Amino acid sequence: MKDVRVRFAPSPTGALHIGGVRTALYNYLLARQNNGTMILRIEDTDQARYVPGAEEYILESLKWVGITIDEGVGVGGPYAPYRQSERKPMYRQYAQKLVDEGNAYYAFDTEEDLDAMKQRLKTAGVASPQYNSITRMQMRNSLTLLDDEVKALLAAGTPHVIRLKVPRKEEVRLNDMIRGWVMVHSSQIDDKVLMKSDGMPTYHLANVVDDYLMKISHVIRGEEWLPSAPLHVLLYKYLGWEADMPQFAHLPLLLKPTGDGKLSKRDADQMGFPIFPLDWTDPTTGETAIGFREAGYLPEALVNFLAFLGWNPGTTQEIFSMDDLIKSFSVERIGKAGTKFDIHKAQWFNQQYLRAKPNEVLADYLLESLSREKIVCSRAKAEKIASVMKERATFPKDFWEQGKFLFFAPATFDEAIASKKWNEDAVKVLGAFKAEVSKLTTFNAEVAKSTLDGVTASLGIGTGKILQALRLSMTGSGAGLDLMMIMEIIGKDEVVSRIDFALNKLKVKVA
RNA sequence: GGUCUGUUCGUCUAGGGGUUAGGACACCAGAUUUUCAUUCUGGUAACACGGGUUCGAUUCCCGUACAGACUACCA
Repeated sequence: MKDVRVRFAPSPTGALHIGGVRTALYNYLLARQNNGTMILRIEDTDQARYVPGAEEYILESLKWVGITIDEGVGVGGPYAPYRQSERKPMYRQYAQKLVDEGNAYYAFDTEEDLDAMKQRLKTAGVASPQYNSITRMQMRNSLTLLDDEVKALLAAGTPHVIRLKVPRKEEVRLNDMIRGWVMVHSSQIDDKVLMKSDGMPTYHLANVVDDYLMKISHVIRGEEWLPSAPLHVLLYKYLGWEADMPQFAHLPLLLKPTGDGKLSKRDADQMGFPIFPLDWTDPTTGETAIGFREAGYLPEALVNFLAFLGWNPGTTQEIFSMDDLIKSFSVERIGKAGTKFDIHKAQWFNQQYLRAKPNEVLADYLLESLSREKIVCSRAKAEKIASVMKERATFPKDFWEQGKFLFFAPATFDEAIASKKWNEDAVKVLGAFKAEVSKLTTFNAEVAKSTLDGVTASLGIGTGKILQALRLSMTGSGAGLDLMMIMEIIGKDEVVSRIDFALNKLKVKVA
């Protein structure tokens, strides 16, 4: 088997879509598994769509998820440059070769000419007008013009493109690793532009030329490329590179979570989940989008989640580190059908990975939030909080957001809980409990429990009946972590003062 | 419209000519926790439809429906 060399080849036209991250991941896994080479090539042949900062964004995104590049933009390599705009001079000769050998031709048609042609065909009843083996004979190109005319036009620097001369009748077939044999009749392919009038190649030419020159062994890309894959096969053939043609694998698309269609930024905005790996601000529109990183997703979790969108190991194992994925991945086990994007599953993975972190790391998350809020907290205390909260957290920010009451006494109380659980028994118990607690010299969860039990026993009231009321006085709501642990963490004095406050604030409602 | 691709629980999927069609997420219920959550146990829930081939089809073939992608001098 020849050396595995794969490439991820995004266009710097904006933030990297999450589907692109998955494509990069699959390429990366195949490369690592086979001791191959992962290449990053930037396909920036469309100057009009170039967005400043997009390339840096792509680089940073890949770095964040843990995809390392062996060769390409940012790292260099034997086939540099890896930015297509910088490779511009290399493409012309291949287009020229195609022209010289009769497989491509110059076309001088203006935009108006093309519009007129399409219009004419439409009125003649042709559903989808194409520049193809039939219509090209009515257009202004080197097939219809006299040689001298063509020479003169070229010499005069007349704007022109180079088009592929697609054969009239030919079955073009390719063996896709995921879909098997795909056959398309050449009459369905139009004479695609290979070189644009600005001297830049189109995707089709640049892609094939670069893949050949960079000795790419496998092309793993999105399914949206499947319809043009036969065209690429044709190019390999005419360029004489058939023997070196890479293996193709067209990945199923990532779909909207509900309904149908390709996953888009709109869906993400509407449903409140990220679709880009990192925060992104569009430099021209100023539009912003939240990233998985900033939303609190761990890169390991995102990678695991993404890997399972379209691929599975065939076992019941679900938690896979990058190394596990490298060992288990196989293109053969990639599915064919489009995949709906379910953020719940991503959250579940995140939770799994978060829980597996050592308490010190979890404490760091909390400490980080606290320092942003300018709250002082000892490392020991933070670790204690982290250890008791880890089972309920999905994101690093949860330690702070769900644990705020450990640092701030409640100012208001949940109405629903108050009306249900705040009764005379509760008031009686809390009053007595408060008095007992203030007398204590040592205070922790265990002492709190025994003290409370003592109070309820002497009053003849079931402890369970008043627990929610006590919780309400501590947190302001009916939720939170273990109540005794809450009291231990906030300490004796705070317990007393919170009960005091609740007693005062909620007293009226009892009567 | 045309071309290409696809279709197993709500979602991600396993499976494959004879299975009680398996797992995970989500959801629901019970147990535990005299509190919240966790955890545990259980439950609801799927082979798009119609023809063939076959003793037998969810699995193979053909149609239909539905969905998606593509149909630019964008990638």
